[in-house]
Amino acid sequence: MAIKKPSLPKGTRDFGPLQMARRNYIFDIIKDTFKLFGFQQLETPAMENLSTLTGKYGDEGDQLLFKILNSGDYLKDVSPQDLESGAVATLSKVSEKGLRYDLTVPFARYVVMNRNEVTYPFKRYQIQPVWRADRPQRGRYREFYQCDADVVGTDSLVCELEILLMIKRVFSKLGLKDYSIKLNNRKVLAGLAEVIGVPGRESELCVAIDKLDKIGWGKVQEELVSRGFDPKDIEKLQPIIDLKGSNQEKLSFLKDFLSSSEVGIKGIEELQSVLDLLASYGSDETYVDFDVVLARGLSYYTGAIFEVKVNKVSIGSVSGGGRYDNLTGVFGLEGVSGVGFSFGVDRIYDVLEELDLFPKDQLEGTKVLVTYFDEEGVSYGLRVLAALRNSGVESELYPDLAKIKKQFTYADKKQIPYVIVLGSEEINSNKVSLKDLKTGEQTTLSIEEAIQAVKS
RNA sequence: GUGGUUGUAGCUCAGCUGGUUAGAGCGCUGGUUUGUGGAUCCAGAGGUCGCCGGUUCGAACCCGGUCUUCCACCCCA
Repeated sequence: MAIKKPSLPKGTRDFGPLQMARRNYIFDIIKDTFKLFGFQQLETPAMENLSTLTGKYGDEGDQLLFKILNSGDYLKDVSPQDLESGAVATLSKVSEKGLRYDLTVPFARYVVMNRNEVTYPFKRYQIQPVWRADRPQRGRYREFYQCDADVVGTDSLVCELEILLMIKRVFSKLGLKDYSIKLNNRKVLAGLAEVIGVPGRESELCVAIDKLDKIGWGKVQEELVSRGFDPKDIEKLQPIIDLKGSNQEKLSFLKDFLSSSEVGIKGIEELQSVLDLLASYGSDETYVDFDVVLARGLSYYTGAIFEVKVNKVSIGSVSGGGRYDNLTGVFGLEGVSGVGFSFGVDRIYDVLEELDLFPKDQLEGTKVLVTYFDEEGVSYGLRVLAALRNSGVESELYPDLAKIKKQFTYADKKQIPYVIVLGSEEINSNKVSLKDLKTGEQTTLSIEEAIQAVKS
């Protein structure tokens, strides 16, 4: 019997104790922020009915969905003709469930199913893993966590404001100082398409323009031409590509540039309102960057769109989101507007690691290790252990009777700061020897004194 | 999904144009010290060279397939 070495599925990872400590550090800051802003937690199942998921993310998205094979004889409904007509035709007969691809669609499904129970505006946050059958790369995994906060049931731009504020708070708590929150509005992009004479084709326009900082204006023009855009129309975009300056300067330029487009002007007004709200709140436009060429692929966005990039690191965007006027429409509930965004914890982790921004003392666990020499020490040690724990000191007793050196090595490896040593001297005098492993100082104290010393 | 790349000890990596028993550093275990860790010194354990097949007298090295890693495209957190 050959024993196979165990391995993980492509694009998935284990998280060891150190990694978990660091991940929880990030999770806690995000969770804290969501709660501070009045969001309530929601969890949904890892798997959804395939019919809930398909068709929401475009053709590309459908390909990236993980499908779950039906239980039992999953071939029982499949005919030879099905197999001949290919994978797509067979799929619905062998699989009716899939792993969630993001948190927004399950949220929309939840809202629709509970439309009469939820109070609007409904502010919820959700922190759960999602799965995508993508090719893994740096900062791109097949299983990763998203931390979503969305509001549905209101058109108020205060929601957009709050998203900016939450991003600022989280990044400031994480110690990130060099980043930018790119902000744009789908209506502005629609306006651009109108103004250059290709109304309704902003989606195509976006996909190409979005690559501007990556491949440059020249290549973007080539791509637009190959997508069937007229070079004369493309040329009209030149002033947009060259656009520089403060948010206000860019806005006032576009107000003029888009003056013939009703929807474009609406977009500019919305952006202006959000920035005004930011000022009213007492915050400012630091880190906020109105970026006319920010497009983002997701087709359901209709208003504001956000994306956060940390500068000078090799990771893509760490957060993104936007407003979608009719997300629940596909599930039969019309007229519910929503806006939301998501933090990518796994990418934030990679960024913090690359910038060495994790706090140094993360592996905080046990504070005191109780060590001893013989059986007599075990029973005395358990008494000491109970006293420590009753006083709220994280502590443990070395479970095996072992050489004191081995017990010390254990403490050292686990970065336990204090060791209590119990030998016949300590037991007879009803005391403990407390050693500070950092300084090497050791003193003999009563149990109570030792607890006080450790706590201070 | 398309193209490329990587895989040798727990970790980071050597290994000359295919040639006998595959090496180093770190880590690990034990000892120096049978009441004291992190330093030094000494000793030791540990490898189906990702997996399967092929070429060859002979393969870690060449060829094919497969899995994995990372990268570009696509897309995205």
